[in-house]
Amino acid sequence: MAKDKNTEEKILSAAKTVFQSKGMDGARMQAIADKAGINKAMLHYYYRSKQLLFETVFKNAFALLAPQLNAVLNDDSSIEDKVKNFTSNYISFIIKHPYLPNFIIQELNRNPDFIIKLQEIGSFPTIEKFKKQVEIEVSKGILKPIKGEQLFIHILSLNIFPFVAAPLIKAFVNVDSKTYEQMVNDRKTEVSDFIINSIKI
Amino acid sequence: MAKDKNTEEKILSAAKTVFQSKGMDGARMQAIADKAGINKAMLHYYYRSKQLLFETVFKNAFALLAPQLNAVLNDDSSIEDKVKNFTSNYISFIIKHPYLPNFIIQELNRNPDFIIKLQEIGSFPTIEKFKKQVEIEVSKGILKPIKGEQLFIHILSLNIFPFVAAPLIKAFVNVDSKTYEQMVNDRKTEVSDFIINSIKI
DNA sequence: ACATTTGCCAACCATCTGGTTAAACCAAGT
DNA sequence: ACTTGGTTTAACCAGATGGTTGGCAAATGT
Repeated sequence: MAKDKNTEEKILSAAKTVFQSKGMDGARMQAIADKAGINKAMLHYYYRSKQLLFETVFKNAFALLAPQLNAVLNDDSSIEDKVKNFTSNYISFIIKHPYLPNFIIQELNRNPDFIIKLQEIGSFPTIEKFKKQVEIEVSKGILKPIKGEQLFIHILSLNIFPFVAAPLIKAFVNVDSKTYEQMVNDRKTEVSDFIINSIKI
Repeated sequence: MAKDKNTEEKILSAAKTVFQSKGMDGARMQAIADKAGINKAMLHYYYRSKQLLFETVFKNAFALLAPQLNAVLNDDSSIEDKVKNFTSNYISFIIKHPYLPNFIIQELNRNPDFIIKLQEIGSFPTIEKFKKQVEIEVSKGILKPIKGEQLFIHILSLNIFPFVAAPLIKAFVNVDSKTYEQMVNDRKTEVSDFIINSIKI
């Protein structure tokens, strides 16, 4: 671990790695301590319990993702531009943080009440504005009839799933990791073209 | 637990429930024994270890999913019909087994080598035939240019992701569970229309 | 009728795991 | 030099956890 970091940061960085690859249940406090290069007691000195350390890591992870979504949902560009920008930006972002989406989805399934804690923080993405915008563009004849919620789910699915299910898809499509990375990278344009093709009049 | 079942089946059924909701790491042998209404020692009597019991559950789960995929990939209908049938059938299927996709994806991420054991079993889905069929339909002018692999990932993503990420999407879209179920049900036609719209000339 | 196998259980065991403690260390202030 | 405060460590603890054992009772075979 980097020596210029202070202990608290070293712990958080190590915890992030361990929690994101093993999950809450699979993570071991000793593994985090080892990775941080410190004594196990230090974990409890800085973050009282495994649960609290985990929550810190989880909230940090979510705080990294939320702005990406808010950008699509709340800026003033057209739906077409939003789809294009989001798809490209989001895939670039996840390539840099490949464990993120799976971590969040998995832990939210393990404990669905956790989402309430996230909503309290503020800047939690909502789709109200996006829904209205879709309605308007549909009524103007820019888009084919579609509900905002369903389009939103389409966009999320097409962008996130290939990361979450990477091992499975890799096996089905029968390609090695490098080829798969290339395929995912191609999706920056592939996905937005696919969506635009479907909804634009 | 049902009394007409023999012990071995009771264990497997209980293990399925516990493993699918808690995952390998979160599952407790005692919890499985309790749910099966038997002694913990019986688990080891019938399935030597937690690992082996888990593998049995996992393979059973996968064996339930694989035929659904093979149907799309290897029958002789047009791509358009395949998309329509798969989307409708698959969503109906998952509504009955909501934990399945998340379970498989999660455990495969935990241990990617596991996929090798699945491939050995046979009837492991491959996309070769599907790819060729897409190529042919594209060259015939039935479909807009698209690669089979990417279309395949689109289809899987749109169908599976809403189940895997249910707690997250529910929060974003801000609907209760019942409304969300309705939305997912609507996707039986919503998704296939969306795909067909995009690829058909 | 007797022996053997099979299914089952209560109690037990070794190890692991999150968490605690008491003492040591160390830099800054006086 | 001495105190003070935060920081770090080795050793320890209680409870949980996967797995084992020895014995018992009901089938099953002979």
